[in-house]
Amino acid sequence: MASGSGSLMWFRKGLRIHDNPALEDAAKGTRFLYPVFVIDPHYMEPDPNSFSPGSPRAGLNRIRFLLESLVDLDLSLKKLGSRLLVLKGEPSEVLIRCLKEWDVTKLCFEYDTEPYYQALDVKVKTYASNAGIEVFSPVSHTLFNPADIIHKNGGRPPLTYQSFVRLAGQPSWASSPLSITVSSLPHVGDVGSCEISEVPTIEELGYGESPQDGFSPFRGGESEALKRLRKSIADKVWVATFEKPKGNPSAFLKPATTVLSPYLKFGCLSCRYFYQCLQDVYRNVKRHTSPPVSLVGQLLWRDFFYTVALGTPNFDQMRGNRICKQIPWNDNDELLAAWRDARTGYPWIDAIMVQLCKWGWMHHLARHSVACFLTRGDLFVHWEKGRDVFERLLIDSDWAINNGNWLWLSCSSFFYQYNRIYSPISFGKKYDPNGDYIRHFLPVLKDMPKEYIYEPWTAPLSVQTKAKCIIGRDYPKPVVPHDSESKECRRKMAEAYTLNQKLKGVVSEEDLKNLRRKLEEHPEQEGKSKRTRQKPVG
DNA sequence: TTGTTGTTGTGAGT
DNA sequence: ACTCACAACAACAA
Repeated sequence: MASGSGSLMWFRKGLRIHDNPALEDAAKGTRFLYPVFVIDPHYMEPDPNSFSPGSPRAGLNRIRFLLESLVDLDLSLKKLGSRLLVLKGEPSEVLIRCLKEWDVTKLCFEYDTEPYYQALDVKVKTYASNAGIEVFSPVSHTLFNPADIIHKNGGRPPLTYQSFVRLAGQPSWASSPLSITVSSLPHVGDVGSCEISEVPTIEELGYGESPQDGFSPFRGGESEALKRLRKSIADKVWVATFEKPKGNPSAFLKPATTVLSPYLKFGCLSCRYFYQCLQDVYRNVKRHTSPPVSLVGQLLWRDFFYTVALGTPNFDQMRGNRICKQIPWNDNDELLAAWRDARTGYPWIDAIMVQLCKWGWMHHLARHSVACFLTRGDLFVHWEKGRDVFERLLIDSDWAINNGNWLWLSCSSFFYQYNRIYSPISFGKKYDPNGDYIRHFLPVLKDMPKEYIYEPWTAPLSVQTKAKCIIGRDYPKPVVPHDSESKECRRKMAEAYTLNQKLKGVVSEEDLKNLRRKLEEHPEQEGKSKRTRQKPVG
């Protein structure tokens, strides 16, 4: 390489030093290295019109998590003789300006399957190749290359976990050592007239003082990720016996899972390094659980959703999505708002939504409970609406996985047993009969006796008075009656499935409109349901 | 065409 | 802890 030339390492996800092939390649045989992160105002700057504090796209918790991750990355780079160059603006414009301004012959960044990056990367790659700049964009965010798996399957993604696992086999790097440490990095070259800043604080981005109790207990960054990883894998018995469906969704003092998802999302933790650490544990124990329920199984689920998402046009919507059942969801903004703002009147559901809002994280089964409740279980609201709320508020929200799970839970794809509905009352009770989880996240109910805490509207007024929580005043009545509404949802799902089957999945807007009309013209027959309808809260 | 399988339901009964 | 009825789906393999 000619002297005076440099490489540009463009960080997006993959906010780490360990197992970072793009960074490794960028640093190799170059005199100068420009480690860049571009702050996209659309992702980072305050939007006063959103329903929660944050930008148009991200809630404040995730923005803060990202900033912490960037500070940690900058610190690590500084220890290696470099630093993070933070720039602001539309990412492709900023990147192209840098490439023009700086003496750069190579551009490195981690390959990304999300539509947003696919579109962005085309722009940047086109410029680079016209300018004679070499581009290196390795796959390191997933265990496998999703495109390879789709190719192996004849151009279409596998649609079941088992077929995915069969096709995937062992990762190519499974038994070769990953590059975990970096001893030093080339200096940063002259940055010319490009406006470089330090990692901004949340205040510098324009966010005012935030309520202390609204802050997620999870700190961002690679250092934190590795600390958390070590702590998780130190308990070999726990790792070896881990079974996802058996976790306790109401455990919040000590969550029942690793809570490594936000670190995997931003790439603070390499999924490949995590995988190898787990294999090390498995080698040293007599027996261990296996996919799909084991911890390695969870990483495979992640790759599964990435693969289906890449190979499915319009994966994030119902219309035009060939794997998605067409269902005549309600367009009821009041029900949606009640769910989103934790005032459905079902304490188990509302406590989970409070945890989502405050922590940006909740247990997998808790996510199931509220997603089922919003869609096919009770409210029959469109899964895309719930997806949007999760996408904004979760610190680990991941485009492929979030959409995949909403498709799953709404019985739109992957999973179809719409009769299996999580009860907003008994599901939580099974794990937490005393209601400690509810008491913690909904303090208004903290003195409600455990006999009534999952169904406070059934408590006698004297009990409500004593608990200093009058239902309908201090805490809402149920927004819909679960017994009758869940039956109604089952009926609608059955009708919708029949229609999808009849039309072989090709369901037009008109067909859905007709079905909506039919469902309303022939409501639940009188006397079919033994329950009397509770009056909804008005 | 048929049988098997699918990470994670509820409520009642043993 | 396990079983069953509930009412029953799609994907895949044979």
